Amino acid sequence: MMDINTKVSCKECNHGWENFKNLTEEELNYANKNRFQADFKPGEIILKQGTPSSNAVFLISGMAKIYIEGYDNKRMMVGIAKPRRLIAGPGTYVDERHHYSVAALTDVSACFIKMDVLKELVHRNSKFAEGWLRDISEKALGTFYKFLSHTQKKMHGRLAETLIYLADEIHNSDDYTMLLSRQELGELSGMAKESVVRILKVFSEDKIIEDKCPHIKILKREKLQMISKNG
Amino acid sequence: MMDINTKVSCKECNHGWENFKNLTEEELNYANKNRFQADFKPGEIILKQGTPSSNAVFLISGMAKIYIEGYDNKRMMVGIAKPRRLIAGPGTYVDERHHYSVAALTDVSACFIKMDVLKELVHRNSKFAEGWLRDISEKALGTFYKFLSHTQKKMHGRLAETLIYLADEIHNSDDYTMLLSRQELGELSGMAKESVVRILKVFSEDKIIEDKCPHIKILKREKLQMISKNG
DNA sequence: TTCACGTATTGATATAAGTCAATAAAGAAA
DNA sequence: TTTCTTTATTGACTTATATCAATACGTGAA
Repeated sequence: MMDINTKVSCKECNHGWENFKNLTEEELNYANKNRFQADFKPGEIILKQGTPSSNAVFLISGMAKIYIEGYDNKRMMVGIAKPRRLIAGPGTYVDERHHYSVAALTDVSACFIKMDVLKELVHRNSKFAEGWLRDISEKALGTFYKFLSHTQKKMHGRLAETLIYLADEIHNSDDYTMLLSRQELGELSGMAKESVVRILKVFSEDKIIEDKCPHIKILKREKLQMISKNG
Repeated sequence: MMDINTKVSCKECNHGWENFKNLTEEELNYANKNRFQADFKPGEIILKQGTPSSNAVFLISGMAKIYIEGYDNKRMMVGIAKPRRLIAGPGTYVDERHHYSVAALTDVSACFIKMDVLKELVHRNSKFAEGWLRDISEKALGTFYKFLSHTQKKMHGRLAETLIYLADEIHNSDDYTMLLSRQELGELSGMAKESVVRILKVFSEDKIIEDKCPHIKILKREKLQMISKNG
């Protein structure tokens, strides 16, 4: 499962965290020295909720799902991780535990950097600290609005929102191969898998999307956005 | 509404943000120089969603509700603000806008400190930056678990949770005067006001709480916790 | 190919929770 | 005090959504 092969250094890496740009060459080398790399197959768990958050994770390639294991064995998917984003979770500065799990959706190559090292860099470099503050803030804001949407929108609106999220944030296209099962789409949109199936059927019948099972194509984006907004 | 009376300095203040302890005397003076104070009556708005987040707010005394104005004029209450906590919101480092409103629940005395000043202090003092990271992280984690609870628990569980939250985090007692109307309790617990009334009645009938209208007394804490957990 | 297993789909049904409308109670103002 | 206004309560009803059960589909292993 884990394959320690340090091919590239952080300096040459194009998939790194934006905030690494705030580091000096020496600081970046320091991070790089404390980095190791591992590959995962679809379904494999990269981070497990409850374990010590001793490392930050960055995906070099592939996608992974971020989810909380909640009450009664129900899962809540928080979002989808992709390269160039820190995966650390808000536990880092609170109790040094992961508060969610991360599992590969595709083949994934990931870098692990010791959390102590990143925390040390926060001390040394205030630009880096500020960058991290910005990063956490963006994510917190995202969670906030997702919370609002789950609390106040009905199922149709939430699923429309999810389809748009996948198009805009994950695939950068209105025409994509669905990474997620109906079950997982439900976990991401806060509904039962059967509800996902039923609503997708309605969207298809109304020619708002085309759904050739693993392929999704958004046909009427405005209409989908309207459903997302008012639903 | 606003009364510019700078009575005490940050240095002598006992109600300040924990993170101010990380500042040197000189830095604290710098913050203090850029501070102003204002008083609010119950119902008055301290911060309005959508406005520029040019100032951080700290309550010196009193309580306020933090809420998002969502879709369809529905409100979602995020929590209750009390002294010793930063009220700034995750917008600070993203788009410099407030993403929620804050309104006084009681008489409130509040300090405003220019956000630019706090950001400047982040640059100067990495301990302070780290303290802020910790602060944001704690809040994000809180939001996370509230999100989970709203998504996965049923109404009884959510209301039980809210009653315990008010006892533990706000009043430090199982016997307290309810700050919130039924409507507001609903906004905080994610349900209609009528549902709040009905469930409170059930809790009363089951002798889990005593509800002499503005006064709430938790009689069977274990039972309430069980409902909160399994509900 | 056939089998086995997970996933998707569909329909029937149960349950949770919101909405509406009427009334009661509690405060605030005159 | 009386009146006015807001908030709380209650019951009847509607709607959203989950659950359960049966069946179909799809894919990899043998």
